[in-house]
Amino acid sequence: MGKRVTLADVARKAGLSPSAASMILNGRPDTRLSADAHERVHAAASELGYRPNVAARALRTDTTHTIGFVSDHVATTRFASGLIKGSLEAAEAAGHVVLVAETGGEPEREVEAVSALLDRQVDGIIFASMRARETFVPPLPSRTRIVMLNATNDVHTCSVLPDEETGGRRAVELLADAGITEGIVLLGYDAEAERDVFRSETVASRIRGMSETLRERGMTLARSESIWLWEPASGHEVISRLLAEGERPKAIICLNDRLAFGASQALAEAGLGIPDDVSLVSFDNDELAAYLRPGLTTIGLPHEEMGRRAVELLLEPDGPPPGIHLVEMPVVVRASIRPA
Amino acid sequence: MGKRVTLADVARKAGLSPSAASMILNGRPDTRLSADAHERVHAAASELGYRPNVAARALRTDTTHTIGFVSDHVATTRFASGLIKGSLEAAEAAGHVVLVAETGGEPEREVEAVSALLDRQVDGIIFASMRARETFVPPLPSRTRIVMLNATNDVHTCSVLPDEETGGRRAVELLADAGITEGIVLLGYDAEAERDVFRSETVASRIRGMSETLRERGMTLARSESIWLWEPASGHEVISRLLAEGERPKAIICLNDRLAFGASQALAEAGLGIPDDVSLVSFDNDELAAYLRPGLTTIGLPHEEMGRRAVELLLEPDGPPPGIHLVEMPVVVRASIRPA
DNA sequence: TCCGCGTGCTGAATGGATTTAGCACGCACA
DNA sequence: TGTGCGTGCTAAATCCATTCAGCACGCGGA
Repeated sequence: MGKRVTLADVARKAGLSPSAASMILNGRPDTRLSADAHERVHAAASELGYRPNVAARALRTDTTHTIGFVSDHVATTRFASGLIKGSLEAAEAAGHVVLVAETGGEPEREVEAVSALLDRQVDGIIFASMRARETFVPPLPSRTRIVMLNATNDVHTCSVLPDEETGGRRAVELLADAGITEGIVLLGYDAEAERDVFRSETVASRIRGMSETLRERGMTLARSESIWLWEPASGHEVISRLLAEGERPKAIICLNDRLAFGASQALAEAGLGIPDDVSLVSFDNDELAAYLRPGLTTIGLPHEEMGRRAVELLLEPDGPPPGIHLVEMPVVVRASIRPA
Repeated sequence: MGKRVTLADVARKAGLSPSAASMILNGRPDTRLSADAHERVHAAASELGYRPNVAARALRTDTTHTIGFVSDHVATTRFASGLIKGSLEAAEAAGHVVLVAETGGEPEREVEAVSALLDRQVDGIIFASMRARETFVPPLPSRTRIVMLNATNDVHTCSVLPDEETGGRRAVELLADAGITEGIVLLGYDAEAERDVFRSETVASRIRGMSETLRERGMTLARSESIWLWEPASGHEVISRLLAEGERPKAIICLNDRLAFGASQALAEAGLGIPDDVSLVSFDNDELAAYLRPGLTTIGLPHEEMGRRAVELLLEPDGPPPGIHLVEMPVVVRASIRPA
């Protein structure tokens, strides 16, 4: 109905010029406007319910209090929606709003999405990926603020990643602390089989953390199984085969919860109980982990916290600090490891 | 580095005034500019890579090619992320971009989110809810375009909902067509127990569809179990209890896949096989449904299609057409119903 | 020669907030 | 009386695209 209240309306009501009103509402420091003027302007603004027009402000100042979130599949698959959730929360807390674009990882759509965001003068862009790895970023004006979320990039070096190395350590420690030091099967990766394969830097870190901890504790893996696609069906298949071959693991470390889910089905079919016969640890803290019976002990991907960090870094006064910013992976203890 | 190209740059390069360039680039119909001028302007624009400044345009025209997506929990839980995905796709196809805000269903945050969107002059707002029901919408300028997504509202009547009634029919038909006409347990809702409870209009429709189909086919339910929280644990608990009481269902209709997940665990523990001993149908087509062994036959929630429809309706030339717009629920046949 | 009219284009206002340069006033001091 | 300076505020330019009113030119007809 009524048109929006403008700064001019506020100024008129306060008996001042728009310039004065602007300076007061923006809390400019070196202005010499009277205390009385401050009061009148604030009163008028709140009485009229004044809200600045973002477009007009953007035109002058090139800031919109809006950030862009470009992802390959993050927003729209359930796997990593926590990244969005954390980002939205942090953005809201900082008085910002988030423009979301999904590109399916296709460079053309990526270019288009970034253009669309720049047209709207976003204050910065977060590039999020489902798979934590080197991610394509279209050419950008050099002053654009960029944070890579669960991703890395050669030229835009401010990255937020899960601390996979420590996560890997934790998984092994959980077993060691439960007194399980042998008969451990690693499900999802085999160093020999995947020697020259680039999977992702984070998987490499995770494996490194596990290996070091194994070595420190004088433990070795009974076996490790390479699996390319970490889905339940593969977990089921591989564990079924192992059991058929006569393997009797004391514990299985699964590189994600979906593998663990498949593994647990295979164990159940073979009449093996969790955790009495076999202990299970895994990674991600997927929804599945809580649904399993018994609940799955897992090293969580801290997606929400990562999303939050990314926004906070993006909005740092001097721009995103370069470097890798690691976020701790929480140890979610449920009931799939047999107590010592 | 270089500043953005403005309309003035294009006009200068084409040897025309900005006015002319503007009219040509916007394809204004009644202008009398020469074919030659058209050519020069388009050439200059594409050579310079001109992209209009959205803020400047917004200031004049009050349109931003940006739509707002306000949800209670949709964006950030995995349950309904398809709604976002569909919306993003349709928006992209229409040359729009989406501002996402999540409110947790709290009215205060909702008001704040809507203000933030209006400050940015969105062309319309989609209100999405996880639970399809009457949803709070803050007061808005009357000309604002609104679509309710998986939600309804008294004053904003353009709604997109799943066609639950037909979905309910389909579930019963699947069983009937497999020759299962008795010993059917409904898990999740009991008409007697929940007579005066308002759960949601969509659940009511689903139940109505099922009841009518049962009646038409001369079938009755062996039993129906009220469950308030549709989570795996409840499904497990109730089915375990039923089995302990000696109930031997031929089929179970679960009101969502998580209940079905719990139910299947209970059946497995009791040594009952799916689908040989008990058939299972359920609703949602959650990720879980595919992970189960055997795969779960389920009536899917068409979230992506709903998101797409919502955006299309929002952008209709004459504004969102009032009324309920139903989207068909797909029947996802897997292997949890024993063939006739 | 002058009017009228169509054609092809431009000038200037507009939207709303920010920001720089500077005006007007009062007081102190010489 | 005039100079200098601090105080409190305002005018006007600016960001960029859109849009209405209207200018200049040329041609046809009287």
